[in-house]
Amino acid sequence: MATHHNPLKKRKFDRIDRNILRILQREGRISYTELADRVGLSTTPCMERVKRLEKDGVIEGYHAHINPVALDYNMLVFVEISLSYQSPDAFERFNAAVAQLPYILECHLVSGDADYLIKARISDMSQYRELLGDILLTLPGVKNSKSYIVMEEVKESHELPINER
Amino acid sequence: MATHHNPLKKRKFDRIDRNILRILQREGRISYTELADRVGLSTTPCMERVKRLEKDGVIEGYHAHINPVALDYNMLVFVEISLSYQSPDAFERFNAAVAQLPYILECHLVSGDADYLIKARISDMSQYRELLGDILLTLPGVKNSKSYIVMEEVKESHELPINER
DNA sequence: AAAAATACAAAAAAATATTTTGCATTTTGT
DNA sequence: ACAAAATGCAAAATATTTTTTTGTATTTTT
Repeated sequence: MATHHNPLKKRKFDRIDRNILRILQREGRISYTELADRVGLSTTPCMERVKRLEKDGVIEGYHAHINPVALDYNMLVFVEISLSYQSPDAFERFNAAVAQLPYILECHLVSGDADYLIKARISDMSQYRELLGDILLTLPGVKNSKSYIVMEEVKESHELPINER
Repeated sequence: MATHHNPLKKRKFDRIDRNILRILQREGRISYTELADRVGLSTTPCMERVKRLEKDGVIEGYHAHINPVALDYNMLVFVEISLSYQSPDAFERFNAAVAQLPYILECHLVSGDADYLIKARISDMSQYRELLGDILLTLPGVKNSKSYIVMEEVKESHELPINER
């Protein structure tokens, strides 16, 4: 099984590989027998292909997709953060802090004014204040932060489009 | 197997359920025997719990996590869209359009000036222009759009934090 | 053109998933 | 409080899948 951070080997995929990836993206717990059937192989070469895709870092893992509301994560919020200056270790400290905060699901360094964009799932307003507090405490050079509170999730997908060939 | 859109039943989870969810979130293809072992049950009740979590809409599915770069999705971009007005069907048309564009992974209606925030994975600048074109063509009332091109992905996680109990 | 590597399938062995059975505990209705 | 029903669990039996082994055809390399 692929754990994490395998060195990505760029290779060209044939139609079968693409089918495998497309199916596993949707049905991560499908059996190899069924998968093999669907892509028109016997189980052995099918499994070999999957194992190779894992080893090559193409498939990085498998995850159950849990309904956030079931766990009381009722709020989705994006926070845009501008830094007024960057001290040499600001970036390091920021990364470390972000890694520590599990409700921060994504954090990206974006172009423009060297800003960060954060995505967080939280349960309520009090945790939202906590989030902002964490951000402001951890980052000394925060110029300002702008929050986008999600009113409606129009689309949420983790499926990369994969062409037939 | 849980397909999609099961009616979510809110229940309280015990320690075992939480362990199951935590493990399946990280290792979506773990066997029931191993999972049962880890949470301290025999396979039968363990599988029953998983099946129930699926049926209750807590687990919405299982997905292979594919490295975007392996599929040549080298760009991650967020686009913020402000609408100058909302015609009655603008929302409908927008949703339909978003559903049609597979490289738009997320789209959220956010608070503030009734804006949208879109997350898209694309391969290059030409596809970025295509994306902007699609957005502007589909949405008649777009006041302006602001793009955040991701320079570095500091954190990308899909794991909701789940407390021990 | 031979040797090595690759891709596949079929069959066998090992492991896992699933069903069945039964017991103990908890919950529900009276 | 008591019986009936429901729930949660484990053990065993069965069905299915995973994984290994073996062999063959095709492609690639030397």
